[in-house]
Amino acid sequence: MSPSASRPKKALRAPIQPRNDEGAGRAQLILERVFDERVLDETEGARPARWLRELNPEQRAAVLHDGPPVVVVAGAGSGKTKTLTARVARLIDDGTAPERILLLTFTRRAAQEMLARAERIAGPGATHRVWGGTFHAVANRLLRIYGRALSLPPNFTVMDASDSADLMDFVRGEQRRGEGQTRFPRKETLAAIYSAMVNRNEKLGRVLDGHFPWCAGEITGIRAIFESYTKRKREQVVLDYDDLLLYWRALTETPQASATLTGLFDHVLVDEYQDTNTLQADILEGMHRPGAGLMVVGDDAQAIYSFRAASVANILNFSARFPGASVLKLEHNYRSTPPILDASNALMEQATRAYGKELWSTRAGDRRTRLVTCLDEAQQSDAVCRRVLEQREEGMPLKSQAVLFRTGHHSSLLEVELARRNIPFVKFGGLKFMEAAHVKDLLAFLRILENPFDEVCWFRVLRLLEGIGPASARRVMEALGVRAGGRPAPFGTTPITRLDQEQPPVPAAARRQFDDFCAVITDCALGAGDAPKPAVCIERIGPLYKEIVERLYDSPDSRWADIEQLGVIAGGYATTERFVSDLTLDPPASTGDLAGSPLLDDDYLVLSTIHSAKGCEWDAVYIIHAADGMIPSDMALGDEDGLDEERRVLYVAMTRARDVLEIYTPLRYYHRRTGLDDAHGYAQVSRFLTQDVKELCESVSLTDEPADRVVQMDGERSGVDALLTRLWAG
DNA sequence: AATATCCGTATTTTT
DNA sequence: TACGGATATT
Repeated sequence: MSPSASRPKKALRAPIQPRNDEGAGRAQLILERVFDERVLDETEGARPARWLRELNPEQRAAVLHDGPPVVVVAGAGSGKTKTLTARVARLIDDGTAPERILLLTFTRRAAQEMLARAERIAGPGATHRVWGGTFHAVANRLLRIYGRALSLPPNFTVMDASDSADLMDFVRGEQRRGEGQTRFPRKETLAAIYSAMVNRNEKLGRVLDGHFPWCAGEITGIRAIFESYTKRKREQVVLDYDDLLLYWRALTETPQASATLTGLFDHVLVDEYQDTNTLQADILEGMHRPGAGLMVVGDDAQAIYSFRAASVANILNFSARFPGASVLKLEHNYRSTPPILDASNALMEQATRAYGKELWSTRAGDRRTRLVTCLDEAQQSDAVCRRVLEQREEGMPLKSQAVLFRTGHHSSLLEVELARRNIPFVKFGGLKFMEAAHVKDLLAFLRILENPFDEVCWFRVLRLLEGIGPASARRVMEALGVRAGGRPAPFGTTPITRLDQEQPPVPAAARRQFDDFCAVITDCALGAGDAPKPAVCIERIGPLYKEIVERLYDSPDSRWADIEQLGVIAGGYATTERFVSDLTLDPPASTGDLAGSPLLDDDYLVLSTIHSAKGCEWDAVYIIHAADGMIPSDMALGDEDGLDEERRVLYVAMTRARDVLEIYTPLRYYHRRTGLDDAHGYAQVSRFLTQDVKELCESVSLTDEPADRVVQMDGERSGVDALLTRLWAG
């Protein structure tokens, strides 16, 4: 904020720097000497820790800050993570008990990485007892301990977004909505409306008008479904993602629990604060005890989760919510070269920023961002592959290169091309492993064991059995008393014990497999001691489920391989409860997570959605599909806010790059790839790449290079081949 | 009542 | 694409 004398803004942004880093290196030395003196001055006799010396004055201020709540506005690549980890280490070093520190992050992975780094500073085992994780994961943990204050039993189960959509659907079927003439919102839409309503803390009518206007006419039916949905959840002792936060907030508002909660932590730290919503801000306020430490870190220019009701207002209005809060800024970018940063800054010039800040770099490097226009997607894939290999030849491992894109499927043709050229890669984001039908099936089996009153799981599992459809499934559930709710059934029986006693009615055709099913379930539930291990359960369910997979799904082999993989993962868990809740709160993030480690030993290229790339950095970054309609997504063209967010998405992508940044735009898109025709449309270069931005970049066009014609044909053919392969490989 | 088949359609981003 | 939903068949 205050312009410091040592800030070498203009001087070091000179376009041409010696490649050997000499100039920047010397400046760094001088700066470090300044820090050294300050460490010695301010800590008065205390040993100047080595890690403190590596921080710049602003970072140090954040690390050493004591007193009122503070918001750290940290630009991209400004050492945000470094600062947070150093602060955790410093707090522990100063005598704060680790278990009295709460570190809230955006993903569980981020928490683990940060704590591992803090441990390297603070010493082995020091960070082990720190509370770290996402809001949702921490809520899960707290509610299992203190939930009783809200009469929430500790053995509740958590359901993910698609589970709640399934429950919506179950209720909708029961109420016979959608059978009339007017079309009624589908289950995903219902779940989305519900979630938006909760996270924005807005009335149903307002949410419908504002975000789902085409559903506004069905408000009565929607309300009825929500009512029943909520009731069902309560009866079954199931919490959805939103409930985790709602209950946590409620807990902070409960007189007897409130004091306990605010007394739990001496220091709360929150990462990626720009992507939290008002509900989460409420929670933070509810957890805050006057005098205790609170630090939130974020960058309003990187807010890209408003679709999840995240609100930039949280970070912008931090001082309003926590009066007396101070604001610190980190504006020195250590990541990117000046040309990359200049282009990124130019992009953000288009938006009005509330926390005015200008990032500056002291890195060496004069390579301009390349803006590449391609004929079509095939040429784009081909060009990216070649550049990746070229960089590798120059000594940049695949691992430090990444291809980024707006949506999960934007990489599909590239994946084909990479496979064809034997370039190994790992893809983050857009992976829907947990969404796959067979994975959900197996989890439903396990969750019945965990919570025998879970209607959605029973409904799902029963219908898998041969000869049982919706009608029979509902009848069986009736007979077992699944609907009895969370109330203890007479004589401690559950639907599972009754499975053995009641002989529920099923059609003759279903008899055999239903009996198998009963045997397996009772075996898992009763025959394996108190807490059946998840791996054991999966093994027992195996034969029955294999039969089901082979009957019901295509490509049963690859699906079965997934199930076996799940069995391996389950081997690491002692209880089914832990396994299931871990999987719903922290699903595997990449294809690599699933395949286990063998792939990770190798060098591999990273493919990632821009959202999943948040917080990461690479030497070389290739952004593909930078065409209007992709970035910005044409879903977001409606309003100004949506457009602003899309711009920030591109900004996040650009600022991931250290040395090399290339942005690709295919100009021609084929609509129907299955047909023999070549119906196509023409795209425009993304509207965000304005003249101002272009002037700071090097523009390249591959559209009329005759030499590339051959290569492009090659690329196109490979796309066709992939298509054919898919046809006969099933 | 369950299952097979066909057709149309919509499709971000994630805890 | 792949999935959901509607219709036809067993």
